[in-house]
Formats: sequence, C-alpha cells, structure tokens
Amino acid sequence: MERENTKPRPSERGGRPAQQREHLARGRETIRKLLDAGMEVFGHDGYRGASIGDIVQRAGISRATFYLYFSNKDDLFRALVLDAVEEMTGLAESLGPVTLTDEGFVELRGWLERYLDLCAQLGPVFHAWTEAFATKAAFGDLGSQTLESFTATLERRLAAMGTPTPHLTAFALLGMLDRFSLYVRYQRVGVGREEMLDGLTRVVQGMLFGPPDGSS
Amino acid sequence: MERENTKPRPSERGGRPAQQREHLARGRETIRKLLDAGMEVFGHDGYRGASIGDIVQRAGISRATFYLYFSNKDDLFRALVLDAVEEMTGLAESLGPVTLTDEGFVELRGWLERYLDLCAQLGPVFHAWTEAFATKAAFGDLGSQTLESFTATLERRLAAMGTPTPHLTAFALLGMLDRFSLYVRYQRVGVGREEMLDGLTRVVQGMLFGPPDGSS
Amino acid sequence: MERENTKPRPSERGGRPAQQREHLARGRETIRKLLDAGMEVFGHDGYRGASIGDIVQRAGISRATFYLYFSNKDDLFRALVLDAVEEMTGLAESLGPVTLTDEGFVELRGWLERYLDLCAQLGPVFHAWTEAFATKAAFGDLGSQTLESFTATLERRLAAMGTPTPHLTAFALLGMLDRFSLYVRYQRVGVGREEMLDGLTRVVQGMLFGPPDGSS
Amino acid sequence: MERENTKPRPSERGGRPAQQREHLARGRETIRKLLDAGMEVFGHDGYRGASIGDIVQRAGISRATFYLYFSNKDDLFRALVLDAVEEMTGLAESLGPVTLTDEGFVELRGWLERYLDLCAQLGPVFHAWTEAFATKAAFGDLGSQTLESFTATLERRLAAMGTPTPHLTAFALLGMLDRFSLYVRYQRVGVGREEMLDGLTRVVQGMLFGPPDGSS
DNA sequence: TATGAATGAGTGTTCATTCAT
DNA sequence: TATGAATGAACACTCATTCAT
Repeated sequence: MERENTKPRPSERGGRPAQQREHLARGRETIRKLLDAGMEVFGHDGYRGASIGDIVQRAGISRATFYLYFSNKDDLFRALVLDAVEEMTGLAESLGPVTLTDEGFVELRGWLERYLDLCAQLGPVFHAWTEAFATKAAFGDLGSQTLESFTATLERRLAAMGTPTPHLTAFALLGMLDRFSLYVRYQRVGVGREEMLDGLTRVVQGMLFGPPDGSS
Repeated sequence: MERENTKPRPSERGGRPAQQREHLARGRETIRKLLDAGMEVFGHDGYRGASIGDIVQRAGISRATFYLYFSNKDDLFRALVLDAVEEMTGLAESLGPVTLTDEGFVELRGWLERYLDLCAQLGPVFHAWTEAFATKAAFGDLGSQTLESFTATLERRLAAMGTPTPHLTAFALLGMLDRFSLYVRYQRVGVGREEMLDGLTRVVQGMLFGPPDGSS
Repeated sequence: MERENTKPRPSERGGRPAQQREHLARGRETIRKLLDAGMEVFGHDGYRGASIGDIVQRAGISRATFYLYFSNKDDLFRALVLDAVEEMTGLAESLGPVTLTDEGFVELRGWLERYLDLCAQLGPVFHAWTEAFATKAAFGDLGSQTLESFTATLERRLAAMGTPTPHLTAFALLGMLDRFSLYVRYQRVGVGREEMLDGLTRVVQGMLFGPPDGSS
Repeated sequence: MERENTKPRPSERGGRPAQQREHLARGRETIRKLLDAGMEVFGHDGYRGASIGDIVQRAGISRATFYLYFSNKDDLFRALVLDAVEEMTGLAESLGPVTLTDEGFVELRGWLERYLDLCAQLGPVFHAWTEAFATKAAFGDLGSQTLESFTATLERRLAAMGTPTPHLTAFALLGMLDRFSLYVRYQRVGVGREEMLDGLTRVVQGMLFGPPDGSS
C-alpha cells in the first residue's frame, strides 16, 4: 500500500496548497484520510460525480481543511492517479517471459491474476480516470503519459517474447484487461474465478502468439 | 373523497413527455436537432459533464423547448443509447463465420473495420454510457441489458465457429474493441489505419482460435 | 459488494440539514434572520408565492446560505408553523373559567384580545398554513395535529364551563376567530377596537352559553 | 347550476380575449369546459398552485385555445369567483326571520344546511379566493366587494331580527361558517351530519341572540 | 492545524404566454 | 375555431471555493 504523499506536487492554479510544505504527523494523517476518502468517492461516483462535500464527509474533516492540503478536486485526483499509475507500471514490468509451455501458461496466468486484483483495488480510480481523460483537456497529458509509460513497458516485454506486432498488441491487451476488470467488478461475466482465469489466460496467449497456422 | 394531493410533478413522472405523441414535421426536426446536439455534447463532456444548457445551445433552440420533447437529461441520453445499442447489435449479428483461411481473415478484418467505424461514430455515447453505467443505478439495467444482448449475440457467433470458451471470449473481445476504439479516437495508437487493421485482425484471430500448439 | 448507487441527493433526505447541530453565535443570528424574513415573506405572498429568493434577500444573506440551515422551503415553513402552534396552544390553555358574570366577561374579553393580538402577530404564518394545508399532502399531518391539539385543549376548557356541545363549539370558535382575525388584519370590519372587542366577546358568550331561553 | 358565461367581462390587461364577442355554440361549449376544469383545478391546487397546463389538460383542449377565451389565469379565476359570489349573495338574502321559537330553529337550521352545501360545492373557489385575496393586490377589490356585499345583506337580515351588533355579528358569522365549511370539507369535525347541524344551529343562535342573562 | 460560515456562479426544471398554421 | 410549437423569465437547489476565527 504505502500511500504517503510527501513528494511536492505543484498545483497548476493560483491557489497553492500547503502540500509542498513539510507536514507534521497530524497533517500527514489528515492527508491520508483524504486520499483514502477520495479513492472511495471517486470510485463510487466517478470524477464529475464526486463532490468535495462527500469526500470531506467521508474523511471526517471539514471542508476548509481540504484546501489546506489540496488546491482543488483535480489536485487530489492527480495524486491518486499518479500513485495508481506507479503501481500499475511496476506490475507491467513484472511480466516475465511468456512461452507456450506449461510454465509460460502458469507465469501468464499469475500475472493476469495479479493484474485483475490490482485493478479491483485501484479500479475505481482508473474508471474515474477514463472519464476525466476524455473530458478535461488538462488530464489529457496525464492520460497520455500513463498510457505511454504503461504500453511502452508492456511493448518491450512482448517484443522480447517474439510477439509479431508488439506495439499494437500492447494496446489491445491493455484495453482488453482494463475493460474486462470493469466487467468483473460489476459481476457481469458470470463465470467462476478459476475458470475465468484459465480461459482468459488462453485468450491472452492467443493475442500474444497469434492463431495457429491456417490451411492457407 | 378524491382529495389525495399527489399531483406528481412532471419530473417525477419519469417517462418521456411528448416524444411518444405524433409530431409534425417541425417538431420532428427539433427532435433530430436535439439528438444530434446530445450526441456531440455527451461525447465531448461525458454524462455528468453535459449540461442541458450546452445541448440546447448547440441545437439552437431554447431551454424550455427541450422539455417539450424529453423529460430530462436521462431521457435524451436513453434515447441516444438505445439507438446506438440497436446499431451495435445489428453489427454483432453481421459477423459471419470466421475461419483461419484467407477468406476468414478478410471477413474478420472487414467486420472489425465496420466495428471500429461504428464505434467512431457512436463512440461518444458509449463513452458517456460507461460513465453513467457506473454512476447511476437507473442506468444499471440499461447497461446490463445492452451488455447481455450484445455479448449473447457475439457468443453465439463464436460458439458456431468453435471458439473454446465463447462466453468469456465474447466479453474479452467486446471489452478490447470498446477500449481500443477509444485509443483510436484519441489517436494514441500511432499506427496507420491499414497496418492497424491487419495487426488487430491477427490479434483477434488469436483470441478466437487460441495460440498455436505449444510443442515448440 | 456495496455497489448500490443510491447516494441520495440532499433534497431527498428530507430532514433539516444543520439546524440540529450546534451553532455558534453567528450561525444562530443567521437562523433568526431567516425565520424573521420567512415570517414576513410567507405572510405577504402565501406559501407557494413565497420564493426563497425573496426570503434571502429580505434576510440579507445569500441564496446558498439558506440551504446551510434549512433543507428547503418546506423546512423553513415547518419551523415557523411549529413555533406558532406552540404559542397558540399555550394561549388556548390560558383560557380561564368563563361565566356569565362581569368577571367572566372581562376574562373572556381579555383572552380574545390576547388571541387576536397573537393572531395579528402569527397570522401571516397561519394564513400561508391554510394554503399549504389544502395543497400539499405533506402538510396534512401538520395541519391535523395542529387542529386537533388546539381544539382538544379548547374543548376541555369549554366542557369545564358547561358548554353543551364542546367539541363542535371549539371548532366553531376556532374557525370564527381564525377568519375574523383575517378580516381585522385587512381592516375590513370597520369598527373601533374597543367596540369590536366588546361586541365580539358578547358574540362568543352566545356561542359558549347558547341563546336565551326561547319563551319570548 | 346554470353556468353559462355570456356576459362580457372586460379583461384589465392588454390581451383582450375573445370572450367579449358573441360566441357560437362550439365556443360556448369550450368556455364551459374551461370553467368546469378551472373549478376543479383551482379547488384542488389553490390559486397559485393551479397551472394553466393542468386546466387545459383537464378540459381536454389545447393551451393556446385557453387564450382565445380568457386573457390569463386571473381572468378565468375572476369569472369563477363572480359566479360563486352571486350564488352566495342569493343565499344570504334567503335567510328568513329567525326567532327563538322552534320554527326559528328549523328555519335557521335549514339555511345553515343550504349554506354548508353550497360551500361544499363552491368551496374550492372560495378557498383559492382566500389565498388570492391576501396575495394579490388586484384581488383586493374583488375580495372587498364580495365581503361587503355579502356581509351587508347578512347585516340587514340580522338587524331585522334584533341582533344587537349586526355588523360585527355578520362578520363573525360569515367567518365562522367559511372556516367551518373547510373543516367539514376535510372531515376534521368528526361528528355526524345531523348532530352537527343541530349543534351548529344552536351555536349560531347564541351568536345572533347573545347569551342568556347572567346573574349580573 | 482546523473549521464554521458564507457565497457566486451554475444547473435542471417549470410555467404563463405568444405565434404561425 | 383550434392547436402544435416555441420561448423568456423565474425558481429551487448545488457545489467548489474563500475567509475570519
């Protein structure tokens, strides 16, 4: 977990939150409460649907206190997304060499499981992020960076294992998993976990290695 | 005594107010303007971000006129989504038998092209729909139905062509394409159209037919 | 999964938002201003005619501040009515034993004077209350309770002094005074105050003790 | 009943409705529908609560047609009130000489019964009228006239039968009955009809003839 | 460090009224 | 005579943000 945001993150607007300053223990505790509450509320209500009122209520602090640590809604959101991105990128890097052997299957299956688990955990933010991504120009950068950093990592891994169009496949894989985790989250798939993971692994193998040779 | 004061405020009546009635040419034209404007604005600003003010301004009509034809934002949104769903389902049904022959490749490639084109056209609504789906309980039904009807159709097609786990694969395919079209829309993929389609077709073939035998 | 999207919009929560909480001096002062302004505006424009805009303008505060202390127009109105009802009920209880002696006349006259004075003061609310009573089902309860509690008190007093049909008489008396105070308020009676009180007292005595024996 | 408004009734505002003109059978029918619908809707929702939309919907005609016959809501309302006032004044005149004999009791009781019945029928308008009376200056005149014409008639009758303060008593009686009819309408009195009329007659006798002589 | 109080700008919605047909 | 269509002005209510304490 380790979500202690002490890195300075300048706010783009006039209002400069106190977040740049060093915080005492009490302040750090408040920041943590806000990040946690933000996670829940953004996940539940989406980016635009989330209101600062809900966030501070869930965090159990006052409205005004929010502005001591974040300059506005965006600022809090960015903090959450950046944390999430970091974890996701780390996961992308952890994808070992996948082969068509049994070991490769197990390796890929394990990675997918970790991926979906992480999505289940960070999913809310990503979901809200998709919304913000398309809506606010300001988040375009954030979105691009995320996407690029993640797909670049994935692409390198895929290229290393001989996937024919690693760039494209990375996008397809990322997109598929991203959306799939959503369906899982809303329990739309209707298949048991183990069965789902087995099937999904096979599907992804197909994506990575292409179909068996046709009669052509 | 019929003295129960329950005169429902129109907004609580839920249904669309006049759209059911017969409309004359002028009225139908206004509805069309509203649907078009709604498409654009929902696509640009998302579900919550879209304001009726923006919609009517883009449609070039007055705020009040909006409520002559739709009972509220939801109502317009539903109309758009239902239209889009219909087209998408039709497309799902148009997926012919895919084989690993050259003809199969061409068939699948053509279908993917039509799919992405339709997404590019309807995409805005779907995008907003994802947001609404997760946010408003009222749209949960709409979302489920859409998803189910679409994946069911796709699943049948896949089963017919021997895909091992058609249910799961339908979800994975739908999710992948859904998200992928988004990347295309925001021009994040960075690959030429033809090249992209070729690669994507191969990836999807892999999803459908599984990887080559792992004896290598 | 706690994923039911039922976040109630504040206006559906019904209750008064903050009025229950402890308020500091400044907040209490604002509430008082709102109650005063509400009294005036409801009295002047009736229940439906009163707009929150008018109320906050007269109170000299901003629109949004209103919602810090009352959840909507109803909420403020209820608060005013409940206060008024309390005072009226207290007055009903203060009606001492009325007899046909001079002391009884004086006692009753004094009570009627206090009653009309209180009506003149609280009248605006009652007037608006009559309107709301007939219009909104939600106020039906409030109306019934008020009426019942008030007439019950009055009925007990009347029964104690030997009035033949105390229940009916209580209603008649209450209705008469209620309406009469309205005429007084709009200066329709056209008789001096003392003269009016003398005459009214005699009329009420007639209501309480019935007409003289009809042997004449 | 006889509610055929063919008397010209000039509208005070700029918009001159066609009501002045002679109407053909079809037009008179439409006017009747509007008056009936107005009666119901004003009675149900009060003056401000009544919307033209509701009225024309209940009348089964179009919004625009309304303005062919009435220049606005007030205009329709006035028409209804004037009709009602006429009937009420007629009733006031029908109050024969009341004495303390049995015949007098029966006479008064019959009159009260007719009064309450008429109130039950016209009551909705009166109720709405009270609201409008206090709210709009424009109705002040209408209110005064009504009140004066009615109380003047009543006062003459009371004076004729020896009531000591006929002016004041007329007001008190009118007010009492007005309000009482409201309680009856909302079934708040909780006493059987015959019993109620007996008691009410006695109470009114008391109002008219004053209390029995005290020991003073 | 924390917060109660206050607000301007906005959003969805309604309604009386007008006009072209 | 009748009406479908359109609208300006108003209203209730919300929310991100600021400030004095």
